[in-house]
Amino acid sequence: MSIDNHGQGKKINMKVTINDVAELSGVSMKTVSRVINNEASVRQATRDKVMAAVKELNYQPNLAARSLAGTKSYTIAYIYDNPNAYYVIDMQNGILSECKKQNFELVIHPCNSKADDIIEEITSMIKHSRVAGVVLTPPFSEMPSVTERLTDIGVKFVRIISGHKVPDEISPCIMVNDFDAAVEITQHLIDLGHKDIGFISGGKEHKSTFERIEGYKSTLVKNNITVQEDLIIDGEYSFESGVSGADKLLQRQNRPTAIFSCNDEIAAGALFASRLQHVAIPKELSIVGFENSPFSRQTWPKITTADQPNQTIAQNATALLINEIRGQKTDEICEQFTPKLLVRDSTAKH
Amino acid sequence: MSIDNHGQGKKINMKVTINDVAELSGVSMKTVSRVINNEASVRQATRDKVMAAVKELNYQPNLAARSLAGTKSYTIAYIYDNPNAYYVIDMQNGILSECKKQNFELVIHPCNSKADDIIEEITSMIKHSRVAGVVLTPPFSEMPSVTERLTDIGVKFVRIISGHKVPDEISPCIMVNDFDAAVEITQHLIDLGHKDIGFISGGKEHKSTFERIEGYKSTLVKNNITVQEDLIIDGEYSFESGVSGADKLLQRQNRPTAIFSCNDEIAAGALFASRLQHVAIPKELSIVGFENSPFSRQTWPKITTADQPNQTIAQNATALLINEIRGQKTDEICEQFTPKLLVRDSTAKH
DNA sequence: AAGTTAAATGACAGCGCTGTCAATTTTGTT
DNA sequence: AACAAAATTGACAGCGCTGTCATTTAACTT
Repeated sequence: MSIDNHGQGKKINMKVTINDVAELSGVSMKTVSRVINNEASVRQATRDKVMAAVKELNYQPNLAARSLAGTKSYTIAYIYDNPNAYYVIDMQNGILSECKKQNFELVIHPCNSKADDIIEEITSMIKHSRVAGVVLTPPFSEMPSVTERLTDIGVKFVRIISGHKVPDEISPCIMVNDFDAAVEITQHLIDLGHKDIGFISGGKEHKSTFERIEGYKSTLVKNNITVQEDLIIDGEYSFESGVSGADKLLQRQNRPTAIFSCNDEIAAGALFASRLQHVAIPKELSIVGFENSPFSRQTWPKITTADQPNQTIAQNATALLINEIRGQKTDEICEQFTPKLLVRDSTAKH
Repeated sequence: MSIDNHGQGKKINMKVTINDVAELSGVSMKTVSRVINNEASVRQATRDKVMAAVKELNYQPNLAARSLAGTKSYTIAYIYDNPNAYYVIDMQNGILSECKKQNFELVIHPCNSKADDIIEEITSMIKHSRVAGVVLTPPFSEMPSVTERLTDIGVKFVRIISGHKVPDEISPCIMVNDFDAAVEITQHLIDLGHKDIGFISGGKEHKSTFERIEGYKSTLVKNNITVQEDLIIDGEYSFESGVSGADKLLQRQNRPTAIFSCNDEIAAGALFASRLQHVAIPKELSIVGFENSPFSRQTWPKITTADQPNQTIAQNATALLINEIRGQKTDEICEQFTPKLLVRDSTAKH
């Protein structure tokens, strides 16, 4: 700053430093620093004064300087290996919006979770970029080799996992309550009069698959409907899997009247296979998906699904992670999200 | 460094600074800095000495310090606003791999290209993150307001655009030759015996739409087939658009025997609509897409398309951009990619 | 061989911020 | 009201690197 504007009264687009803010608000640089970083031990009145100056000058901290000077790091990483691009983008956008709010930087690191040296690769990336914390989604969030290494090198992390009870205390986590969501979906189908409900599962390497199956089964039981194991088809989280799974179910003499697909891609595949066999949706067969990904909207009819708010999940996960990095104690280090039934056009009364 | 390793002979995982390298190689820090940054005016012998020391110590420059001290920036940004998550992820991965190779950092910035203050938002992000250059994809690469602002504030950029001739000299660019690719696709259909070829277009805000239409039309003409304007349906780059476009085409008395869809989502929609109307693919109707996105593989039958190697495109674009930032003169600042026909199962002889 | 010019190298300050620790103010206690 | 303890704030050094500019060394010239 410190450049005169020739009385124009408008701010010149100049570099604003922490020092400018300190002078304007009449405190020391260090105090401004404290306010910026949300540290305790700053009187509310002081905080307000500083914030006002920050706003007036439109001050934005220099990330490089902060990172150089501090022992702390203000960088987090998002490690991903997921063929589902929609999921990754949603996550990324959610993480990014929290980072922006909290003045953190994000390093994104695409990689192959099945590579031999994945642990070393992650470690090296963390050292190089001075990463303070990592957002972990499946499959990484469910790999002990990853979480153990992160613990060893003292890097915080937050896990987004499928489940409905806190798994342990090693890190904050967000649980996606696939069980309850599956219960709601199954109950929806039962309420529509369906009794023979097929199930096409996701891959066995995903915990979500099991949670969703259990939700489905327990709801049948609760409604006094016998679980027919041969109505449960092993699958993968893919379109092709939906096609072949639905084919199997539709070839039976006693066709199910509804299909619970473990995600929207499977559901889209099931929808496709049904069309091929001239089975009218939803008249002759109801189909539900899971996730509310664009897949569920890019079909006709649009697919009834469970809305999983990935972007919000990612944002909250990031908030938990940053809290942890800052060493701020919070009551809850785990949060739970339950995807909500979203009724669209692929389900109907039987 | 400077921590004794108790004679183990192994390197401890310690912070190695430029000073360590300087001492080991017997030159000044500044000279090491010159070598690291590939500056001229360093004798080859000196350069070798330094490089040896760098290697021995496994030195990696501290990005924050470099950015703080220098006037130069080693950060580039990828600005995106694209509903097609697959495209974004491919781009991002390509950009990232070149960044890693060249020791640059990447800032990703999702935003809304139609927001009122988008220009100011981008400007502010660039200042804040000290961005040296930007990778621009459609629609940003085709927005003069964006390229002009970037020029004004002296930030380099590279554009990825649809076209087959160099548009201007304002920046390096990668052209995706949609015209020639559309020619190849259309010729493929003609070679299969098709004469009545429908066309479902993408959005009018995309230059690619026009390039693809022109390639289609000119190939018909070259083969002495009359262009029927009413076979060309205005659409958007979406599944729904494919459904409704195909519906229109299939309602005609003289149905086309093939449909050229402006991208794979449209093609998937057209495929779906055809199924609904019991039109067998590819027996009664051939359908082609464009882009080779996962959409084209998640259908049955799999869709014939044009393979657009987005990740490679992104990587080359990034290389051009970094060259430009480094001020290195290269003969060619523009490159061209022509998507290649990829014959799958949705096209057949008529 | 001495003088001139160009190339290569180094000394040092300082980028904008935070950690440390000391100084100051506020709060609580008797 | 006087003192102790706790909460708040500030002074200053220095993070690891690069820009500037002075200095040294090599490469030509005549």
